[in-house]
Amino acid sequence: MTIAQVAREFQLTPDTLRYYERIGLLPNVGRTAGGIRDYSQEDCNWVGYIKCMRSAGVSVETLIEYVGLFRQGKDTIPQRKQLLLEQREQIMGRIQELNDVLTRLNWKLDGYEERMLQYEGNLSKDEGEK
Amino acid sequence: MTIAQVAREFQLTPDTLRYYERIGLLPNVGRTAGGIRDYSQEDCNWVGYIKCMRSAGVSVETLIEYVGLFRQGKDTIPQRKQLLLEQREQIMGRIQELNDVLTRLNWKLDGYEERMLQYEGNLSKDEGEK
DNA sequence: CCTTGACTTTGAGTTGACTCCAGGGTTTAT
DNA sequence: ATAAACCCTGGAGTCAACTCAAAGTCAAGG
Repeated sequence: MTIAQVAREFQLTPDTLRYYERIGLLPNVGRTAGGIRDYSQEDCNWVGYIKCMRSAGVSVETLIEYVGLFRQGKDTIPQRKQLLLEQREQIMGRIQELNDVLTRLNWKLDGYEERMLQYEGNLSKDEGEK
Repeated sequence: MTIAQVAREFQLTPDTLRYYERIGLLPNVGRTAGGIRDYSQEDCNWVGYIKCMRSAGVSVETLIEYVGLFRQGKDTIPQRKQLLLEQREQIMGRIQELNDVLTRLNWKLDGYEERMLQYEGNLSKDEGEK
């Protein structure tokens, strides 16, 4: 797979993919004889994983740490699991936070609902009944 | 209320409060005779609102738009409501997204659970039975 | 063979949201 | 009345995460 194909598939830009590779987040991407990137299925899986975690706000730095552990082999399984558990905690906290904001927003919207009815009421007084 | 008190109450820094004022997100903060900021109750309510929305990822730009509409009076009620509805959509979408990631993460963690049991099994073979 | 368009690298630039600093004014406690 | 602690402004610096540019290379169609 070329860089453009991968970018299209995962809704990223080629620049972002090169950036990920440069900072060590997506290492060892293969090349053709001419030096052009050729993404394997495994590379694509990593891209999908990165994309997913990034979308949840996991930092690039944390992801680099994770792939680093992964590349050190199975001895790092406990650490990796620990990292994932921490990420899960963070994401759950984030969801909680968003739900709180949502509650407040709904409450505020109720207020607008009332004010709009009032406004429409005035409208009908000014224009409707005539 | 002084800037330091407001900052402490809302877990922000004085610099951030001054920044918000500078960019027009928190306008018309009163001053003492000596030129020192003196936050009113209403100012504080705005700070709370801003803090809340920022915590949900609503951009500073969007918030500026909202306060701008607010300051134009009640004619902008429909627009403001519209803005809030859009924000709510975004936040709900974000929660959905996070839940999806959470599902995937749990699935991945199950895999680690298995691998760790296996690993511990090997441990007991290597060391435990001796 | 030549053009066209996608690819390469390195390095610099951008964006959003702060965060810090220098140089100075104000308030408060001793 | 003077030091300590806080406040002011304007502008520069920082950080994460991209994003773009310049100058050159590679592959496919005519």
